[in-house]
Amino acid sequence: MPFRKVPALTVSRLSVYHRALSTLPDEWIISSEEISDLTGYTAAQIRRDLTYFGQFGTPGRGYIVAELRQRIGHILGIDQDWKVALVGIGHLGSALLAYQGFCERGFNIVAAFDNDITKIGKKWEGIVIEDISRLAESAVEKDIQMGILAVPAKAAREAFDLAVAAGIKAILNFAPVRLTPPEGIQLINVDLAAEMERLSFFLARSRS
Amino acid sequence: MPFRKVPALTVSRLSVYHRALSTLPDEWIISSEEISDLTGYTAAQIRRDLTYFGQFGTPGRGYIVAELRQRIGHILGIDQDWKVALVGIGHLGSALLAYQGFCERGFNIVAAFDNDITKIGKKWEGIVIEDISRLAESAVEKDIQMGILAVPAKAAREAFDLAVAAGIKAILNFAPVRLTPPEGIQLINVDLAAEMERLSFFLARSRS
DNA sequence: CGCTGTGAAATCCTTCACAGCC
DNA sequence: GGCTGTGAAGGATTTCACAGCG
Repeated sequence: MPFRKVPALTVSRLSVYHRALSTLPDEWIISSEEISDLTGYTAAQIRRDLTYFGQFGTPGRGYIVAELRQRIGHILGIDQDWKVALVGIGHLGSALLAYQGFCERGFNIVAAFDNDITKIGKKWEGIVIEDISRLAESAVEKDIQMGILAVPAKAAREAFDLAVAAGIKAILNFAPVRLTPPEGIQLINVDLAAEMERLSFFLARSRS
Repeated sequence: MPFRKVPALTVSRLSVYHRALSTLPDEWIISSEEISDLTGYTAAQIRRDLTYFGQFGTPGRGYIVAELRQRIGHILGIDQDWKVALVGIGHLGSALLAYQGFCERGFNIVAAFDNDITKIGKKWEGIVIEDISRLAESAVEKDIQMGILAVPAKAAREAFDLAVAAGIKAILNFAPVRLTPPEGIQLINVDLAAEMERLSFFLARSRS
């Protein structure tokens, strides 16, 4: 139930602001100009992004680091921990399991699923891999709120449907397929091949 | 030297169109409406995206699949193979090394670098890991055009500078740090924690 | 005086709607 | 008749510029 319409990119930038603020002492006071230097976004952009969520600073002074950081954290929902299910324990999946960056920011992978019988029951990074058919059951049991799909393209649709059926409402998908989320489900796609293709587009262009 | 200004998102969508076309027989003729069904983008959007690059179809008929696919592939620069250096062979790096999706789309990781002495000289996925100090030398030797940075945040700036010094002009960065590319260098950031935070933003909002 | 917060302008991107060709 | 390619309209996002407060 969003109170105000927030541009999609604003949210990504909030993450960047938050990380920049994490490097600074709590009691410092910082201006939008200084955040600009730290993040590369313009000062006007930063101030505008913040207006979607209320008032944050003191005119003539700036923003108190601790307060701004805390409030952005609250907006992003990272002042709490989230429980995440990882589906697909191939190369990418196991890398994500081991990736400390998620844990640091409050995303705890508490369950892992695969359909490969040779993997099920094995322990990776302290987590026992379960059969994907147990997703719904396990998700409820463990109170899981988010899912990461790191399965092959062919399996993505089915994994997605299982996750939705399991009551998971926020899903990060690495498979290069189009999934159509039902109402109320947040789906974010990370398409690595497409990112590489943006690079090759650039190279191909600058050559001609 | 872009001939026309192309919106950033248009390029990502071209990747999607190309992949959709890859599933269809060469000789089929397809309308923008049908591509829309396949990709989820509107027909008008698809036609508009194509106008940035010239004429592609036949009014009253549609697009010849093979021709459209080939021409989009050429625009994206994926009608040729690219040689890629991977920097940072941690969890994510080794997953990317093993990831077949890149190879399939013409991105060949031909060299891998790390600064961990225990990894250097070892072979992963058929590639011998080299000392990062050899990046410039090796990049020239192997005619490498792209780089992927999968290093920790602290090491990202240095790895980036080394890659640029090695003449690499297109870089995909997974480290959550701001890098400022010099003129003529294409930098794309993939920020996984920020993507997760977009999800938690959504969950936190829909709760209140 | 310095800096935030924000109307208003400018820019960028998407959608509409249809002329023109097959 | 059907569908592309594209001006023009519409919408969204970013930037400008400054009122107003500390």
